[in-house]
Amino acid sequence: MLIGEYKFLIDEKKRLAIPSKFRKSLGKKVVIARGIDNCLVIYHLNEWTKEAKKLEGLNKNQSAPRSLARIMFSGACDVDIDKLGRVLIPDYLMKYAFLKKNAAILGLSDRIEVWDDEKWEENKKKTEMSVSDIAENINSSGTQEN
Amino acid sequence: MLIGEYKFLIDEKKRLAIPSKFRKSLGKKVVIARGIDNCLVIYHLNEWTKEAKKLEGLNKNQSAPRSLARIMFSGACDVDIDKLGRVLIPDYLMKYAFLKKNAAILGLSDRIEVWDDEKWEENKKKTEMSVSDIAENINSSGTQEN
DNA sequence: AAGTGTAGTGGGAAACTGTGGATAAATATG
DNA sequence: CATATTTATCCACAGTTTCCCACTACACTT
Repeated sequence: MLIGEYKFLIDEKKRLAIPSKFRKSLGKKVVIARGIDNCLVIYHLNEWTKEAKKLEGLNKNQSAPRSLARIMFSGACDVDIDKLGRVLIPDYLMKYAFLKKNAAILGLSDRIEVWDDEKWEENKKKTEMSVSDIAENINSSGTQEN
Repeated sequence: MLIGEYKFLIDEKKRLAIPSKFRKSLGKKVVIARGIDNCLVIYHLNEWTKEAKKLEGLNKNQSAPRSLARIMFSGACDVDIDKLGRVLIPDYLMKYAFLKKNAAILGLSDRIEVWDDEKWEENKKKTEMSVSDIAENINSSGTQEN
């Protein structure tokens, strides 16, 4: 079960430890990809395959879906988890997510997100303040009403 | 049945005892999550699974539902209950619920809430004084009218 | 009243995990 | 082809977490 918040450091070699609780669920190989809101997403190989299917199903004749597929596939990258449970984060993804030294790692049930700590704390604070408002504005079908 | 109010201490290692009356109903593994009004919620694994299903059903393309899922999943954490019936509370949840040493534990039928004792007493005092007023503003279908 | 059991609290020792660095392999450069 | 630079693999330390046991207090029994 991938849930929880962890604060880890990225070292000078751009290595980031995966929380030990997550390692069994993720296996030895994972895919790191761009996420929404300037974070990174780490998928189990199977989960990534699902995401990839969705992207492949988009209508390539329209500009927006085409761009989305392009940016997601080109931004993704499959990496091995080393013996100590760390992954190597490519430069272009470090930049995309504004990652420096302090990272926040979030378990989101079927995936993991990696944020620059500062950005996450900011985002979290905002969201925490309005959780009840948000919850009230989401109807039973799971879509936002205003 | 999870009902009643208990006052327990959280020790220096952030361990909190689950009232012995609740232990059989909760099983060996539980999930601790953010609750509304800055308290924590402890779920039986099955109850949590229900909650998680709801969150997974949200439309992740929209910003507000995405934030909600993020804050709920990252704020949760699955823990084992140790042999003496205690759970370990992660730092970020201690902070979220303003927990210090004295905690109030509430049984709410299908779940447990954990409050900082001071906050709970304050909240309780307010609510006790106006139970009848509050009740009058809730209609038969359980929703608030103003 | 003494004994027995259970429950809440505290602490010590062992195991684990995050982090930094050292060494070896691979790739690039002149 | 040799050297330099990057990339990957391995190891060591320290702090935390986890596991286990001791103590005290209260309730209930005999």
